[in-house]
Amino acid sequence: MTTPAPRRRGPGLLDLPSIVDVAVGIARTEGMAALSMRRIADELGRSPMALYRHVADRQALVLAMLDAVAARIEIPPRVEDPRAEITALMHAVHAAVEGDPWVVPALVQEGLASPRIIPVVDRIFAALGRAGLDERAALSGHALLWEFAYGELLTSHHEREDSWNRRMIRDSDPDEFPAVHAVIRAASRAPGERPPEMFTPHLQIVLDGLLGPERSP
Amino acid sequence: MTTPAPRRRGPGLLDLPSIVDVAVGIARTEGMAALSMRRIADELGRSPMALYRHVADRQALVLAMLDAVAARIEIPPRVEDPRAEITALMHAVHAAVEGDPWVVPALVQEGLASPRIIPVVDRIFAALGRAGLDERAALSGHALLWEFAYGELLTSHHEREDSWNRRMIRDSDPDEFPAVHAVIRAASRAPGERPPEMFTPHLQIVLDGLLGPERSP
DNA sequence: TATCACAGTTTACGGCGTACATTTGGCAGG
DNA sequence: CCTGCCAAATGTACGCCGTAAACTGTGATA
Repeated sequence: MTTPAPRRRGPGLLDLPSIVDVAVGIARTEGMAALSMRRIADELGRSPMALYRHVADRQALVLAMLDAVAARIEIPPRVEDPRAEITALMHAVHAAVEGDPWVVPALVQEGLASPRIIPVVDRIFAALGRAGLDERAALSGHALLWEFAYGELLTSHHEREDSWNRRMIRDSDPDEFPAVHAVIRAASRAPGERPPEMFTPHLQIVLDGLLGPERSP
Repeated sequence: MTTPAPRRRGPGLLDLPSIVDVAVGIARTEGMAALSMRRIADELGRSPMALYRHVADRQALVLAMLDAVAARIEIPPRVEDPRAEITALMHAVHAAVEGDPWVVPALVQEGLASPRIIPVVDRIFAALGRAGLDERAALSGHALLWEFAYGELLTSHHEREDSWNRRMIRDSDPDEFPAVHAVIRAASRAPGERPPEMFTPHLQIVLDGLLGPERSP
């Protein structure tokens, strides 16, 4: 009654992690739309149906991909100050997800299901409590933090190339919409210039609203 | 050289608005995954290829659907106070989208492209300026507002039924994650009870962070 | 040596978006 | 009234997709 030893057809045995690895690679470089069971199987040198030994169906695979991303979260050391604590936690989540824009469509389809984020949630709740929020306010504030994280991810995903702003300035009449043109012109970037990082300052603004503005020392 | 009169095969002439109408109906009741060219054609009593007379391809159709939603935004009368102005505008957007959860996956796939929101954007920029933000801060704040709106839409979309929280409380160890359990238990709702509306209070929190906390009168 | 369990393959089905070629039917010009 | 035109709509077909079902080969065990 030993565990059955490997039997191979292709170069090595198939297993879930390697399938997820390949899937994440495809999604990262070519987007979620290019991800198909057949494509993954090709990449692994197997027949498409081979994947189904290790994964129930496509949805389960996507959940496993999201779980793999969640596993990358490096949980930061605990600090007492609520604002610093939440900032560190949110940055850890953000860092795990950054560079994988496919997470957005995947999350939309499947929802956030990985239990791996429970430790993060627990510490956010605790920090909100320390900051003086009661349970209902903590739940609400916690939801707001995730709403912000989702939204930032989604818009930064879209902002990639053909920015929004550019189309807007082209399409609209400066006389009719002067504020748009004033702002866009003032903030326009040289071509090729990186868009400014928004996550950090925006998180601070949300925390200002949630915890009260930061005291200046 | 008069305009050619209608010629019909089915009950009436096909045009873009009626196609979009049917598509939105399907997406609303059965979700974006159930939306297919063939399905729409069925509903209209036409052959699938008939749609391509009026719409370039599926992506163009989705963009037209999003544009139809944007057209529903009822732009509110202008008010001087920036906070009230932004609140009214964001609520108008929110109201237009509420009840159409398919907008989330559609937006994720296609991005926000409709020029119909330009008037809203213009007035948000103007209000942020009135509140004392310079152009760069206005652009950033504006982005934050949309991030929040997207995120709220996305999470409320998911929150529909099998809430997150329930799974979380089941899956996690109360001793290991006490804050989670304390918060969830304190905020648990009776079965069937509506989840509380989050948009309004969360928007106010974001505005607190963005404009400074509301003064008490 | 015979049997079994299991990894992987083959084949097939129904549904998708849509390219391409064809038919239809109402109107304008004769 | 007839005729020819042409936009609207159709029919057919192709290459994708996810995956159900049946089959095959192989190493371990009895």
